[in-house]
Amino acid sequence: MASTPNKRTGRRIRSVEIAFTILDAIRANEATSVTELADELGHSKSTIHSHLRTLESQEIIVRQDDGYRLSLQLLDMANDVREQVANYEVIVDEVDKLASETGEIAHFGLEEHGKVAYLYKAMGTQAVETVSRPGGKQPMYSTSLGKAILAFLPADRRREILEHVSFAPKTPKTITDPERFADELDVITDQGYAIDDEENIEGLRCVAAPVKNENTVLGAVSVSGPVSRSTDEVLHGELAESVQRTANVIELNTKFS
Amino acid sequence: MASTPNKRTGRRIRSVEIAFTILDAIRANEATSVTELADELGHSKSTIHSHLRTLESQEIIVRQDDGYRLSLQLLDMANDVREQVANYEVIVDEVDKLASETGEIAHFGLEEHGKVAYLYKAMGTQAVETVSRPGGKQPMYSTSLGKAILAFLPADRRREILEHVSFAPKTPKTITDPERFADELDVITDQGYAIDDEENIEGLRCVAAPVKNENTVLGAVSVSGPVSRSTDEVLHGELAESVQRTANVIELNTKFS
DNA sequence: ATTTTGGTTCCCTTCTGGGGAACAGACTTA
DNA sequence: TAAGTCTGTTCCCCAGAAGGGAACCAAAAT
Repeated sequence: MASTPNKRTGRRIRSVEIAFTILDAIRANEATSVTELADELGHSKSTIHSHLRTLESQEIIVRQDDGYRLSLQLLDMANDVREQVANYEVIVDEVDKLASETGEIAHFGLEEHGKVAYLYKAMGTQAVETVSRPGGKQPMYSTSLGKAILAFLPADRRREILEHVSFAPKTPKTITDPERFADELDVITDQGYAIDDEENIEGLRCVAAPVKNENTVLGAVSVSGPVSRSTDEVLHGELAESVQRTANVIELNTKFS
Repeated sequence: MASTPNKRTGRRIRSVEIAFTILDAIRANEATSVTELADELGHSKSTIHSHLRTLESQEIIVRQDDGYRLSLQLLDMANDVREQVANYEVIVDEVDKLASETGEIAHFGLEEHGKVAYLYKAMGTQAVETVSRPGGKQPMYSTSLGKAILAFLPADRRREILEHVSFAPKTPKTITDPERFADELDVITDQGYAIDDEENIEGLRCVAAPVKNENTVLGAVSVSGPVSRSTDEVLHGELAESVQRTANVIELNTKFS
């Protein structure tokens, strides 16, 4: 368990960083040709050129018309990502069930680099539209998923994440005071689930429960609904119960790791 | 239309290549820790170390227990990949329809780096299991998708791909003679669809039709079924008709690019 | 025919980044 | 508890990698 030394130390490799900057620009469609990329990123055309050639030979990008786009190999890598997460199939099944039971949006998310990343999302029949998508990231302090994970993470890991976090308000209701946030986590640890009361997106309330594994946390499950339907009673009542039950099932089905 | 100069020329950036080698090893779970990677890839521990740090700071990989795994950011990139392909939603809808109409497996694939890459896959009710998955690659010469694409690609692009291909038999029925393959392409161009008669996987026959766009080909749609159900009559009859109809709908719905 | 635009190549120079070796923790074994 | 082993980390060195500038081309635009 060598999880402590996570500080941003050690040497970086410049050309690799440049390569990923280029990928990012292509991915966001900010620039797709040699000259555009050179202008956008402030590198010489020759530099961009050799990088593009390298990425192309690795089959990461592909020539299309007069520019480049990401190659489908990334879809393949995405498959591998899912396989590397313990028990992806079970998660899909259970989150689907949760969404159809509640009719709302259900998510599974896990902690990465101090943020919550969505692994899977299922829409219930009356689910509101959200912009979340698998792979997307949100702050931990303003989401039910993040808070549920934080509350049950081993103390040292939690401390480390909190040290690096800067509390920026996402809505007027976002908790930005570290003291108050610590209290909130205590409440969550006690009651076993976390609430997001329009702290991340206005008009949206969520409940989340952690999926634990031995002494750590694999991730969390949540349900999100519009304020109109999500009264305190519903949130703390049936929804809290549902997410906890789902989290439990996933826990039990997680054999190894 | 600067598609001709595609030869493997130009300078590569060594450290970027190393970075992707490392990613590949992590992705395949061949090695996940510094020492393992160093041994596996024949680099010094310090080299691997700084690469891992770089990839981690780019949030491409993530520490897990005593090793590394791919981060969920790759799922996010996969979303972007799909968005960069013209008309992904239409393709999904139509391929789904095709699969449920025929009951078999339906695919959409496109050409990348001289191979066919699957973009999307839908399973009909009686579909046989195949190992294909989105992002996966297959040779062009042994698949119906690949042949359909090749047959309708502009002559210069086709020539260029064929120059770099080496015909390796995937099954006893794979066409490996360039002459015969050229004839096959002519037939396909005439009849408007391509057949794979157990040329890629034994026991599996497929039909595919190209999705054209202006003077080039976006990709192709296919249906695959077991030999038992896929008689010549069925293949050349209703299935050929179905894939062509689907391809047509997708074509018509492709506004720009 | 001339200009412009974007991609490619070449060369030069710097400083990056790969490797070796030493170091430091964590865990094992005696 | 001490010696031994196995990681990951840091430090340093110097060969050569890689970024940049400029020239060079090809194609498109005027």
